[in-house]
Amino acid sequence: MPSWLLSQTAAHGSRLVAEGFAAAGARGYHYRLLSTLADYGSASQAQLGRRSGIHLSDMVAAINELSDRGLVQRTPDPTDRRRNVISLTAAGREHLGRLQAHLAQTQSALLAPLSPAEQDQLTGLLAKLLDYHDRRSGAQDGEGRAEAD
Amino acid sequence: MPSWLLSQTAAHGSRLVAEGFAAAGARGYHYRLLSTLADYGSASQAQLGRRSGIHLSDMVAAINELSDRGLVQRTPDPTDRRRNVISLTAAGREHLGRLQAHLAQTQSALLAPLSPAEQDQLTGLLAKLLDYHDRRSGAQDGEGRAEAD
DNA sequence: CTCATGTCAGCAACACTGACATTT
DNA sequence: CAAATGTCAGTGCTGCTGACATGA
Repeated sequence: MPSWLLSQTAAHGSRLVAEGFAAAGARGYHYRLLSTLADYGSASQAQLGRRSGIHLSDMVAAINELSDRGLVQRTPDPTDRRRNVISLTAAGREHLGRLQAHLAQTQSALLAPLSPAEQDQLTGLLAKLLDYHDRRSGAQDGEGRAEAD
Repeated sequence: MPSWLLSQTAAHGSRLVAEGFAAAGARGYHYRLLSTLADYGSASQAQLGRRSGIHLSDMVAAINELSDRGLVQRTPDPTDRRRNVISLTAAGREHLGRLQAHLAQTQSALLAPLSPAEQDQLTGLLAKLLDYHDRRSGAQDGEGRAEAD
């Protein structure tokens, strides 16, 4: 059952990724936010949500956690008093580096049983699937698309 | 990022599967339990948990939901008074049939953008990955392995 | 005594809904 | 006025942990 294979392999992958992140005291949302900030620069929370695919209402807690640890900074936007501008700190950039290192290790652990050619096949097929389903469900983004995990 | 592709495609797949199930008033655990019962026959809750991969502590609620709707029957085991024997009812068997129909539809919707050859490639690669990771993490089952989703 | 079984309460991550006040 | 923004509370599914009583 393809959907079962997918969700099970994804579960293994997510477990590995989460373990790597947990070793650095982070979770998925943290990496996604840091990485989105590094890729696109400072932004309001709503903008960040659109770019990272994290729901606006989950943004508050995640950003609180990051700013409590000094990885990110929340400053009111003088232009628009509704908005907070979220920006990456130096510590945040360093932390992101550590998470990326963990992630890279995880990828090879995940794909270990496949030959390089097979790995390319797999990512190609998955990308094709993802592209197709992203187009037809939601995906009216208007901002771009961040990669994480 | 392979792990990202995996989790995203899996998320799309799970969403489709869940929608199909929801249309029949069920969720993943229900299908897994019904399908495990159909494949292996009546069993105690602990046994069912091992075969379906559902945690023992989640079994209670799931079986309550199924038995409230008359899809499954819980009878005390005369042999071992700790145990409940769970068995499929006629209504449960019918319901499983409906869920399987939904699932079949979902599979083709999920794999729609891939050619038949590509679909085989994908399932082959995923099966290889899953087999590898199942062996090295947990998987000391002793009972067999159920398929679902 | 030890182990298995069933039950119950609760948590963590992720994704999402609904409500609300404020500002544009 | 309508729309966007940030907050907060709460829900659902899946996968867990820990506690507990009972029976094998």
